[in-house]
Amino acid sequence: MTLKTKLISKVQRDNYHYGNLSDAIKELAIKLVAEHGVDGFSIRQAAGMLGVAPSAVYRHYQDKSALLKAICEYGFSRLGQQWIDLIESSAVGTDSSPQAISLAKFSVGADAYFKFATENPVLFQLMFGPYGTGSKDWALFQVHSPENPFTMLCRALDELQEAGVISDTARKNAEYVAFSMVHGISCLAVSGVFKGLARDQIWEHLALVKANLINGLCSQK
Amino acid sequence: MTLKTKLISKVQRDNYHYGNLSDAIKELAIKLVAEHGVDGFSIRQAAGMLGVAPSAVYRHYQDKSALLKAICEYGFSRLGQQWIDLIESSAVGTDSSPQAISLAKFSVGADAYFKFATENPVLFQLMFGPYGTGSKDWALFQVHSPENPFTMLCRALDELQEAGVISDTARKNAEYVAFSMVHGISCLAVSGVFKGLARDQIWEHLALVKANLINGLCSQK
DNA sequence: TGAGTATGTGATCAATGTTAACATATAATG
DNA sequence: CATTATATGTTAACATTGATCACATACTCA
Repeated sequence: MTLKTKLISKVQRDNYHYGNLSDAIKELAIKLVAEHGVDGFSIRQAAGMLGVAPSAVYRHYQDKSALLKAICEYGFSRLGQQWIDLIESSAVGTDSSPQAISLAKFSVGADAYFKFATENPVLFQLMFGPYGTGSKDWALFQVHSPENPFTMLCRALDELQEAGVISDTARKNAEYVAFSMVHGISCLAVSGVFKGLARDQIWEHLALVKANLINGLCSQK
Repeated sequence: MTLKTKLISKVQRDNYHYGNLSDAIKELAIKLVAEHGVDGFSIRQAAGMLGVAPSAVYRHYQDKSALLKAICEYGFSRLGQQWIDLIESSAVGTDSSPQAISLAKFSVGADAYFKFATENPVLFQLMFGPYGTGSKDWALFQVHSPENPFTMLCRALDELQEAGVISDTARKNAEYVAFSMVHGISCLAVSGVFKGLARDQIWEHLALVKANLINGLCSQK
């Protein structure tokens, strides 16, 4: 058994050093967590799949929670990137009024958030769980880093205000209102509450949520 | 060691049969999960605290996930109860207009939801996680049971419509909009995103969220 | 070249979920 | 009442896991 393990590891990898085990284990963990859930993920199994001793992982991550936290950070970074990408890729062009542009940007941003959540349900839940924002020393939402989706939402709201779509009073603290809406429907979609609804129907709900949010903000003088 | 375990169990409990281990283990689990998180909960530890062999638990719950699921069901039941209780206890009286009453009921219902979430953060997250609504055979949100908070929200919206506060078109599919809002800010509060904010500030955010929601619904003709 | 450091291995420990064979109390039945 | 069946609890065991330690190997840099 011990011999067998040794042989397997020798077969899978001829170098004593892996190369970049830190990234490799993280990427594999991201995949495995997404596939089998957080509870179904084990360091030993992941290490085995890479042909590496379980203890090797601990050279790069202090413990399992540190690895999960790294996955959360990756998630936030990718969410932010996709927010930017979707706005750039979708033709939120300059051939419209500033009002329309700011509205479209806001709308597409919300879509990006929702899309990320539904496409990565386990990761999304992990990000806002005990190992993500619930972690004791989590500072991503206090520090306004550019990758922070919350910061992006605030900017989108600023543009709405600058374009005159929403009033100054509506702008005040609107970030929590808007964030609650977008985050709320994303959480519901991810949690399984919408089980049984077709994908199109869920996206229609998102459209309604966005419309009501804008409606509420705009009707504030 | 074996003998010691035997002695301890004899000391803690003189009856061979526990009484109602099914409920006892569930109630203890609810407490332990709330205190130490889902990941910090172990069947063995809980059984030990009751002076019972770990395997005894498996006479009442097929496995750990079944126990966690039972906790979720308890959570939903209690949330529904608190929704009702808070509306009854708060003086949403008959000495006002039907419009004011329906609005107050809706508002207090949302408060109850938010209050439950912030007072039971771990439980709340568990309820909407893989062992709750994410579980394969979860039917609480499909069957419209009276204990279902989603059903209650729908009734509150119906009353708003009947009182003429919101239009018929606004009523249509408003449940997802409203639910997203209330659930969204509850999730954010529970996730740790609002870390650093005082309790009063968070409740002010909830007030803003409610106001904007009502505002958006009312401004729909 | 050689020392120091980073990285990987092997062995091992305690804790956990789970099962199976066995023991005991309660309920049902004659 | 005696006996049997069923529900419930115990003991022992197994595999898996997270984590740690001493040790081995490769890379870095003076």
